[in-house]
Amino acid sequence: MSNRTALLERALELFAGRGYDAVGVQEVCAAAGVAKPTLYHYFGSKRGLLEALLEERYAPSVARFVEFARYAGDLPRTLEEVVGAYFRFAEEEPALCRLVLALWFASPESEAAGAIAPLLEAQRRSVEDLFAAAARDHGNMRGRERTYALTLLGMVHAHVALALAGRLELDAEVARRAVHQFSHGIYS
Amino acid sequence: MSNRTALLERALELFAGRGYDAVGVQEVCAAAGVAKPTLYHYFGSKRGLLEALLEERYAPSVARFVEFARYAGDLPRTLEEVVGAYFRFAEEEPALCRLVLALWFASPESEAAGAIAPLLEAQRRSVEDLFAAAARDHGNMRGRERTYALTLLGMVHAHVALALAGRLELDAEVARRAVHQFSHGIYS
DNA sequence: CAGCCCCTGTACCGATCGGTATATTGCGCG
DNA sequence: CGCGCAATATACCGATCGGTACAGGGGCTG
Repeated sequence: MSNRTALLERALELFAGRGYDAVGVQEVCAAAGVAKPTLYHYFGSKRGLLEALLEERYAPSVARFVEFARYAGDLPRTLEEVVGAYFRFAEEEPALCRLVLALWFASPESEAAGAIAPLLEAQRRSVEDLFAAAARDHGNMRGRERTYALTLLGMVHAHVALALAGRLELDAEVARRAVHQFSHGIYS
Repeated sequence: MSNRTALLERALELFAGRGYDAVGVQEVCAAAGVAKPTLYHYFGSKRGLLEALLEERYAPSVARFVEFARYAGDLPRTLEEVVGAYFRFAEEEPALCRLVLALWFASPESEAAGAIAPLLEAQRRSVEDLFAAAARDHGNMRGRERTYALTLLGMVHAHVALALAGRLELDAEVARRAVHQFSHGIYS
């Protein structure tokens, strides 16, 4: 494994574990077994390290989510797929998912939040667009696209957060139930 | 305003704005117009400052939420009240709300997350208990209390996050619509 | 072999980190 | 008045912060 890869790997673990601001570059370098100039050679700055990490590890997943969220006439199926994709992401890359979740709700003026903002915005927009497109087939939805997108994302985040804390397993059944509740409410 | 109060005030603004780890005690002291020993006299440590902040400013709100979430036979009304209470909290104390939200999703091993964990746990439990109690009246809900609680909290967080970003106003109508969607799904 | 250049370690920068020893202030109280 | 104590400032601690100057090292190309 190249030094560059090792740095990304350890940075992910450390940032996800204790938070971007609480981890120093020195610590990342030590964990990766290299000296600081190596880190600065590859990434230029601490922020550059985070940006490379997000760009190379998270951006592909975002692209997949956006693809899953494309409306093709079957809303229930699409919802299941979007939620399922996110849950699988959380199961397969828990560290990355934890980091993303923390950054999603990080204070907006923080350095880390600025680095991930474009990716999160793309993801949020894709879900909103999904409901906007679906509203053309389900007239009663019109004007509520934003509420729907917010609720769906919030629900997913809440589930993922509990799963990352080890208190919930994100299997297909949980995804199915979550989508069912989202789609039909709590009284049915 | 006492120096102690000034320290809490400025710490809240700074922690909410850029994150707990990214703000140094020096900066808090300077903003409050006092020297470091004053901070350490009142709070003992940086963490103590955060804990006092949460205990004195946030804990009362949590107690209110827990009270609002007590089930008294009318689930729709209770849901509206819980969501409304949280939305009002976000409108009235945006800085505190932003800080709490960031800590809610902060990496679990971080110092800040440990300080707020008990409060958040109480809040989450109160919502779960609400649905557990309601399930005694609405049999079909049984076994889904956790999904419901997660979805409701996630929805609220998502709304609040967007409102704190200035892209949504949390009026009573938004709360009503959110609860309606939560209760009856997206197709009705 | 010579030259070059990507890569990396040593050693260091000034600034800031969280935290503290010590002295002084000012106020309530006997 | 004088005692005592909470509150505060000055000045400092060692450690770490993000970042860098510089000197090879090592491999590829001429």
